[in-house]
Amino acid sequence: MSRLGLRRVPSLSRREHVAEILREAITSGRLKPGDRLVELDLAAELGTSRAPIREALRQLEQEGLVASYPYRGSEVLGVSQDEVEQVLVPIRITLERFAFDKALDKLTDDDLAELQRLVDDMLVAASAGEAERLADLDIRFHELVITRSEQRHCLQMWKTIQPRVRAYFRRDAPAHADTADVARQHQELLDVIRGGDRDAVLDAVERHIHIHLAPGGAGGGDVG
Amino acid sequence: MSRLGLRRVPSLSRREHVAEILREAITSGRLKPGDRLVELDLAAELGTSRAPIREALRQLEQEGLVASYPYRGSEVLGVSQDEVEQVLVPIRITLERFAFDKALDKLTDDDLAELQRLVDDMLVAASAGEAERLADLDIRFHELVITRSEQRHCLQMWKTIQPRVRAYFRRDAPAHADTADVARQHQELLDVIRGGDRDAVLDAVERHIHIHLAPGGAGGGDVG
DNA sequence: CGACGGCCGATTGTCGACAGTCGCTCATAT
DNA sequence: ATATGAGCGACTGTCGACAATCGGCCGTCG
Repeated sequence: MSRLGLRRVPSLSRREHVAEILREAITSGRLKPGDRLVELDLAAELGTSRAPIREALRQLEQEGLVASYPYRGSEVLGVSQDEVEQVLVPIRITLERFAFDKALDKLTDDDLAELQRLVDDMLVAASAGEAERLADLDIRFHELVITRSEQRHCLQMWKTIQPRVRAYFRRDAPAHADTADVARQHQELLDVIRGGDRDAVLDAVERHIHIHLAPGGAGGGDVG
Repeated sequence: MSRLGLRRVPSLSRREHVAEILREAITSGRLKPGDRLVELDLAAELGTSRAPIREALRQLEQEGLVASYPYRGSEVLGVSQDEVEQVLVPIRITLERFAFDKALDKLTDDDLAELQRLVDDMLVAASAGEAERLADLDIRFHELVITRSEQRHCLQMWKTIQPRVRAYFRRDAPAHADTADVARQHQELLDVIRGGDRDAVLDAVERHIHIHLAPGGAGGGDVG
């Protein structure tokens, strides 16, 4: 199917750069739900023309971070607790169960080593209290596995779900979970993956993602 | 949250128009997985500049119908049976269960009448053998309910899932289900909704969507 | 004969300018 | 007072031109 797409990405286009900046601003809460996004202002602020801004906005729209209305502009969207708990997280579980299953045979030793490195870094970040960095590592852990699954649609959907979930926990779920625990949970998940027991992995994935919502755990604070 | 967005959409922008054309071409199979999409060609063909084309492509990319690679263009994507059965359909069930639940209290008599009209039209389309029209009505039925649920994220995600599922059944699942059956199933679903028993509705929704995958039913041919 | 490296055509990425639409304000009329 | 509707900013939507990058072609060299 792919005459294209067999190569590594060369460097990030400006559109992607803009999208990243805006995504960060939104998930961090610097831009709040209801805030208006004016293309000309953003273009001036980021030193580009409106074209890349517009395309980035289209992308964020599909990621559910932004809504836009013809001739009337764009605004930042919020996410309700109901949607996170009853829709986004369950969907994430469906996605990741499938992706981890497919990835199991494909993970190389290099991949496993990389995953271990990410977990190690999580420990460092956790003890340094660097919540942002911890969340980034968390995302990279999951994204690496999903990428290896080679299921394009899974990866694509994960990328549209994940920012919303992250935005919710960063903005709206104040109390962060025990940061050291995040690292530990990923270590456990990685160990199960190494074990190679398929069903055990799928169960672990499900529990791993579900943990955020544990009522006892009081709204864990990371994203994966 | 919305200073914007309280109004009706005025008319379809050219970008949306382009997106529709391409979506139709892809889901119908006229454009096949692997086909290259050249912006300049599309612009010429549709009589616009490249700007709306590019934005439409970004949108289709997020809908999983197209993949694009920096400086190297876009191509039509395919969907595997595994992804449809294990990812897209289960996600659809999650989405619609939630949306139907939220919509139950909000559906007005007008809405119910409109739904009934859609089902009636399905019967007509079915007996006339108009599969395309039947699928359109099917989509509109579900989209109306999801819209009424007023869960933006549900609607947004549904819109990104649905084209892939439709593309799969149109292109890859040859044998269509009994068309009259599609209409009948929607009538049953609507009747359960009228009944107002919440749990019954959720069950009905799940079964309704799942029906496509029944091994006995041999890959039913509609999209919802 | 195969590897390397610089051109070249094709196509995407970006820009600045112009056209179109929306919501608001404010005069005007009832 | 309240409605009406023309005018006006402030934006978004679209366009055509230009810049940057990619992949392949082809000559050169080991």
